[in-house]
Amino acid sequence: MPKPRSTKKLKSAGMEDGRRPTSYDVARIAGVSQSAVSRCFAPNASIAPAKRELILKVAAEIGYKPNALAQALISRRTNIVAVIISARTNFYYPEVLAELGARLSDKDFRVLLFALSQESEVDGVLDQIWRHSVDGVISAARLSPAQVAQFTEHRVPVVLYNRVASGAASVRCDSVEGERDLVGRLLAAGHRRFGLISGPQDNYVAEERRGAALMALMQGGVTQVPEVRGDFTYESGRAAMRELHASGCEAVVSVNDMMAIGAMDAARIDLGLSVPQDLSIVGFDGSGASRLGAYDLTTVRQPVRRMTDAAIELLVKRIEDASAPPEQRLFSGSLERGSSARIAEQSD
Amino acid sequence: MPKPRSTKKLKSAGMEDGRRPTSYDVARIAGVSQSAVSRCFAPNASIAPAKRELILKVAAEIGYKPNALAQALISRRTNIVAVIISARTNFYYPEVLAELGARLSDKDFRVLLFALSQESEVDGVLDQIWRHSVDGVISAARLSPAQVAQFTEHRVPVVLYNRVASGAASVRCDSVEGERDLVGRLLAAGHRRFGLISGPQDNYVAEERRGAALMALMQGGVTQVPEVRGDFTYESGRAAMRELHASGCEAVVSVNDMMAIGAMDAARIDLGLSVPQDLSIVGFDGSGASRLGAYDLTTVRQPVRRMTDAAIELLVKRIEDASAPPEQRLFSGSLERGSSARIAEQSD
DNA sequence: ACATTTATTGCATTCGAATTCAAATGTCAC
DNA sequence: GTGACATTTGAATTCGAATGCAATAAATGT
Repeated sequence: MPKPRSTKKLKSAGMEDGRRPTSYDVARIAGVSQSAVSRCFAPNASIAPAKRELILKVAAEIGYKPNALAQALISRRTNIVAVIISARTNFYYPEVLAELGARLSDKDFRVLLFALSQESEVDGVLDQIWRHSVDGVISAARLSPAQVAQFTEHRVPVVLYNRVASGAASVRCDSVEGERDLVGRLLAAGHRRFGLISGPQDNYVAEERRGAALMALMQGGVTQVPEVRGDFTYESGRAAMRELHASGCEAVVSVNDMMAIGAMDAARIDLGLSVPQDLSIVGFDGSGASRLGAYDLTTVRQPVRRMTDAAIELLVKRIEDASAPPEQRLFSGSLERGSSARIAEQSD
Repeated sequence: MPKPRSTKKLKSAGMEDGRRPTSYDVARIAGVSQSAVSRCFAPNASIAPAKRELILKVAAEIGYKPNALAQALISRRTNIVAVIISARTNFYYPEVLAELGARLSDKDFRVLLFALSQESEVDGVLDQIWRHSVDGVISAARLSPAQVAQFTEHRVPVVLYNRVASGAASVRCDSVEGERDLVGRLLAAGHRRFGLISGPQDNYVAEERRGAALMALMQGGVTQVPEVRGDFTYESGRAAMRELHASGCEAVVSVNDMMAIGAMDAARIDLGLSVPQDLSIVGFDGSGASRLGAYDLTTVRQPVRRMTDAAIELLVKRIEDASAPPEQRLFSGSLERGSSARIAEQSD
């Protein structure tokens, strides 16, 4: 049996009914107009200091806070940035999300998070993004040219994170340079029989790194490279290594850290090999797991902090000046010399 | 001289200025009233099927999407849930955030993310939450009684994740039971000289597990337990283990997985011990890293999926029926028998 | 045919803050 | 005291969709 709720009756009493106080409530109590109250919270508004004091006092007393929805509706500024991230990215890179969140909140932006489990969900996410009129978007998920075009149409600035698309701003870590360095040093250390653990074909980062690694190997004279595709997970890396072993390789390049770690476990536990004596393994990312003592992976670390800072800088610039051109920034990763591979000092 | 701005004129012409089309634009083109357009998108509204068709056709043609801000302002429903998570939690549990996000979006809620780097930021976050009139909140950060009270005042339902507070709904994993099981089995396997790696004193989860472990040890007759506090990180666990070693313990209980992993590396790499022959180490969480082959940690796995599902169920229930009482749910973790500890089949 | 119910429809108002405009007040110089 | 000017102020309008209400049209009953 539903007990009698009294919300209806209280409706007209104003504020007594537990509804949040509005600028009108403050105005009424302070004996001023609603405009005056509004001006107290605007940065460059013209208002007498004394009146301002009074209004702020009343506002504090009754606990008035401007309603973000109403502000956004009228001012066309939500102070919200949508962040699109694949669940997978977040899984390997919680750091990226944490940094983005922290920096955005420093700049007084809130984060509307869209964590995709599949890339196909992007269209639905974009729909929500338009409806919510966010001020900008940072996407660590792949966007098709048609999707990128929607951003221009809707006049919403977007910055891609570790992705590219013509006409869109982006921030990424240089895979080509990184893989060239890793492969170059492996070659310089004398490795000749390689194996490659690549990623999903529809993943931009995976394909870029794969291409870069193969290119570097070819330039070093290595043309036969057995390859197994994984899906970025530990398990897939471990399985891939078991498969690659048949080809008798002595140096394995994995397009990310997690699979490289899986490969190390396969080598040591499943195949009884010593790393790096029998087998050199290198990854890419410099994710937290690569630093664990049991792995101490040789890898290329992405400068996450600098990249997220740049992403936000580019985004904010374009939010504040819609005519600013979309800029692309490329960062170099740093080679971390772990103990999972025998590599040379230089890639000669 | 009043500059000839054409907004006024275009207002009626509509849409030529690159602004998103509104329900008025659709109404004008379809030759109906704005109310009719609105009713097309409401679930139980009364509208003639033929007219509905027409309106939807026009809407699709000009790409009309209801503005979420305007809808929220008038209907007092944002369909947004705020998620408060400490950067640390997300770092060890990206899974939690991914699951919450996925389930919430299934239920047509968007996620406004607040990732704290310090617990002291909570007040600022709450302020933002009130301003944005979110429909509900899931908090994996500690809330003081005063903060919990604010939720009641503002009539915003909240569900705590792995935290408790009187008067607030919560979902958590049973630390007491889990630690009792772990410690019981370590005791049953003959361990007598224990060490404890605990966490920050201001962390609820850490203190609960610490208390539970000490209690279980005491009940088993072990009263002298050297203890070192860490901060949940790998490095702190590794350092703690080095420190504990002086006390000559042969079984180490860590209040989370990451520190347990650090402890394993300290034991093997820094101290030259074999795990689990010389030393048993157990953790708590069942986080991704605990499953890595090189560690294969003995731990208690939290049923993340069931917990997140429950959190959302409780939250949605309270969003839909404000009078629903705050419910508390406690889940049992499952003991994962890894190879990092010598434990008995049962905790006799 | 007429009364009565039911389903559609549009008008006008509402949500809460920002902003334009013009009126009101105050300041200063001469 | 007067005019020129800057500063405050409030009334009215705006953002875009939802909804109570009354009017209308259509369907049903007798």
